[in-house]
Amino acid sequence: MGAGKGQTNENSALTAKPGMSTSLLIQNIERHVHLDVGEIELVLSLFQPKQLKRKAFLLRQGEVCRSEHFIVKGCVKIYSIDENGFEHILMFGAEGWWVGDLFSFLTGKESRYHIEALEDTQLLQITKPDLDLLYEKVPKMERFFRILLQNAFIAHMERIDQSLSLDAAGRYQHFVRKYPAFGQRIPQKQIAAYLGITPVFLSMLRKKLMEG
Amino acid sequence: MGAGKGQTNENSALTAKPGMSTSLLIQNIERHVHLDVGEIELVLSLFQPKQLKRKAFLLRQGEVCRSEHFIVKGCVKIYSIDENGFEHILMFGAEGWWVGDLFSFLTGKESRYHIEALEDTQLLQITKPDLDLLYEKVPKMERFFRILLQNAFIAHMERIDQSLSLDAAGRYQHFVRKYPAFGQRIPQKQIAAYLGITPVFLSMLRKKLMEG
DNA sequence: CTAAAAAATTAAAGTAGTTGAAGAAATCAG
DNA sequence: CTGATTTCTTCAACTACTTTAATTTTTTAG
Repeated sequence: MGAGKGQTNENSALTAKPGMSTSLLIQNIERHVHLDVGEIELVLSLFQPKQLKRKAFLLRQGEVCRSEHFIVKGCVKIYSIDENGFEHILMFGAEGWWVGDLFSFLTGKESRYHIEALEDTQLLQITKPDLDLLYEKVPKMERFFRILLQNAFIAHMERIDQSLSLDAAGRYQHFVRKYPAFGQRIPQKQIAAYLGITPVFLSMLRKKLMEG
Repeated sequence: MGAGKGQTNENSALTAKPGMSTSLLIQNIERHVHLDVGEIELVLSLFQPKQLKRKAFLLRQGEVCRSEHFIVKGCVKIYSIDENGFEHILMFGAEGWWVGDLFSFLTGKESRYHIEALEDTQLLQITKPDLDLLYEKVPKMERFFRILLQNAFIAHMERIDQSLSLDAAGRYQHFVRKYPAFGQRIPQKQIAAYLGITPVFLSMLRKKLMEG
């Protein structure tokens, strides 16, 4: 999706029990729609686990995004690189979030984005044919993804509003308030690339905010 | 939705024949899902026509957004007003677009946005109870709105990417290329509020772009 | 644990975009 | 059609943010 998560705030502190990952997925889905046992089995059969080492790519600019991905553990960034080689981060994703490039996934066209692991990351992924199959067999999943998209859309609308309304200091403060975990977990350089400012300026801002 | 449109580029030049407005809605829906006669009737029965004079409000900051709206004719802006009284335009909508504040519509909470007509505007609107009823009776509509949301989400993702990647001149050029009709139709002041710059600076940019 | 690499800090000079103010042009309501 | 209002343009002074570059601190890989 490149989309965001179901609803809750931080599903951290997972130990690596087997079955753990799949149950996190089911929990995430059941936040919005109820599944019976058969449906759960079908869902689980259609998602494939995948591991990413830190700095490994889930998707590169120019490739087609063939799956949607649910993050079980770890953290990724979705970003573009402009003609001057600068990175611009569209979103981060951590435990419980869905990531991908929906445009490329749906149209089969080349993606403009990279998706890269910021930490060692475990995912569950579903291909487009399998997702279409899932929509057919379990129409409730159509509703689930509609709700997911609604939430993602709302979050992006908020972000656009902020990029228009707030200066860099305001955007930074909002970010750390909204995602306190990311504030710790993610290098400042990346946060700057998300906020649309230079790391140098972010460093200055933080100093001012500490003092003042 | 605050969402965007089905797919096409500009459904302009509508004359005001009766039935015209509803058929535009059905056309818009049938771009993505097929409806039979009974379903069309149900859809039509659930949407209420509404007229807005130029400068009239469809929604005000602080109100709850009780309907989603399909624009048949005319043009609106969705915007917030910051603590200094400045307007920030999240999106424009014209013929064939869906507008609303999805967050407020779904949660029942107060909206942070105003929606105001830039021209005399005709809409078709559906309330939340009626939309839920429609999802029940015509599950295909669940799919239709999922697709609509996907497109809207993708468009917003692109806009975020641009706000990070491009300077004001680049954003302006992209805007006029992507929405040539709006370039004509909408006052520069409003375009500036959409791009996140002052009207003064936009005027300077346009001059430079004409010359150079 | 250690060397090497990446990230964060600081400072000074430069640039993209803002502010305020004033006049010209376009649009609107009656 | 006309006066009133809103929008657009231009200019000069100003501010938020960038750039470059040097130094320090933190993180990483082996």
